Amino acid sequence: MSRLTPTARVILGMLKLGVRTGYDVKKAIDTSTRFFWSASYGQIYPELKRLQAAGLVKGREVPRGRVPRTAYSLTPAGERALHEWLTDTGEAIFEIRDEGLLRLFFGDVLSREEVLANLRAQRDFYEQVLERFRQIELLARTGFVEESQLYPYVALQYGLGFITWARDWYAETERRLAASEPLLELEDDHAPGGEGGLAAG
Amino acid sequence: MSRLTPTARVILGMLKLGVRTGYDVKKAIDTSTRFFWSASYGQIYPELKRLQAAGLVKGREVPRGRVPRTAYSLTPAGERALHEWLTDTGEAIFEIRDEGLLRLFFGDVLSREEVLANLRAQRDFYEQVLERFRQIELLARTGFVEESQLYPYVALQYGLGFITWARDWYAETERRLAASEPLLELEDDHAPGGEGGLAAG
DNA sequence: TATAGCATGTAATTAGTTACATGATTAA
DNA sequence: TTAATCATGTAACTAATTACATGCTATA
Repeated sequence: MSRLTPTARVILGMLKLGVRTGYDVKKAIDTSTRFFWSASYGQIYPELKRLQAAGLVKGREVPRGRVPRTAYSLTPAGERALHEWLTDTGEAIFEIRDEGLLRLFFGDVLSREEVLANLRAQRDFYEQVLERFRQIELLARTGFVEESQLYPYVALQYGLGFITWARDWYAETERRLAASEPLLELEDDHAPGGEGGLAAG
Repeated sequence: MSRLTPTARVILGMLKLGVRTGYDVKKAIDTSTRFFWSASYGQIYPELKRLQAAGLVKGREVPRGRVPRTAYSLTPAGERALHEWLTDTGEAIFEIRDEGLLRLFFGDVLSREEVLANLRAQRDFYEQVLERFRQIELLARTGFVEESQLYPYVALQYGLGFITWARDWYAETERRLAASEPLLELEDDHAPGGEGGLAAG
């Protein structure tokens, strides 16, 4: 049994959670996994067809008025494939593309003011993302979470925690550079705030 | 002037830091930006040729014995393009693909034991990455850092901080699930350790 | 009645990995 | 002398985005 493509993994999972149409899969992704697992229509629709051809999902025509529409659901084989993937603890994809961090990496090539501008831009970015996450959290608290839907909310907490950490790190780094304090403490831990810290067991 | 391709951005930066051959660009990436900006030979060599055709870099033949070898360096136009990119504070690429987090997201579909296994796998993963980062830090402290090469080390500190945060988050979440404590505290902050915390100004 | 949202899809393009192929040089 | 590293490259494939195209339905 060949491995699931990246996009197939979200799709099967979303179908399992009760999402039905390609359109709704896209919407569900955009309001939940988007920041760590995105997908576009150009992937989703063809992938649904491939999955159907492979026997992992089956589509049923459920037009709304005269608008054609296909509601997909998992076949027993699809359920198995999903469960197999979800319990496969070997080698998980973990990829990051962070242009702001790359710009910081090349900071030696820039003036102090230019680096400061980059740090500020990064902090602004995380500040805005944090705001969006808080909105989502409010919505989730009333909508998504209820009874059997706990883990999307747990993943959201991870996101909030990470974004908060990153924002604080940039704020602190910016502050130090602005105050001409050294950016590195060569033996301290790696916490941004300085007190308490994360590295402490 | 058309925008730089993603791979062109690291390449120009690395050339500016003194790296010369395609082979060395790859090596430099693998030992530094790899976790937030990677590239393969299949991208690097063709991209170097495109950059030369575009007049941003120039290659000089410097064979070692009878082994052909090309040493690249930035042209004035390349310097400008690099600086322009590094000081462009609008819209930076920020993408994450985190399969472990996606598995956690779909945790409602699994048994408690299966979720625990996933959490453990994640913690193990971050533990190992952390170990590697610490090795790199030791090397960097004696090698890379000196005088004009400060910021690669700053980026490394970011990496160490993030990995530490993530490891602690998974450890704490695992602990709670194992102890049947609630995974969510609906009004607390998002720190993993519970004490001090990151959200505190 | 107009606009926002529902719904599906494709073509062109861009980006990237993996596997393969080749062979010289240096250090153990 | 042999293994590791230096060094360059291409072909096939996989993955994904973006832009385009179409047209219905519900709601304000």
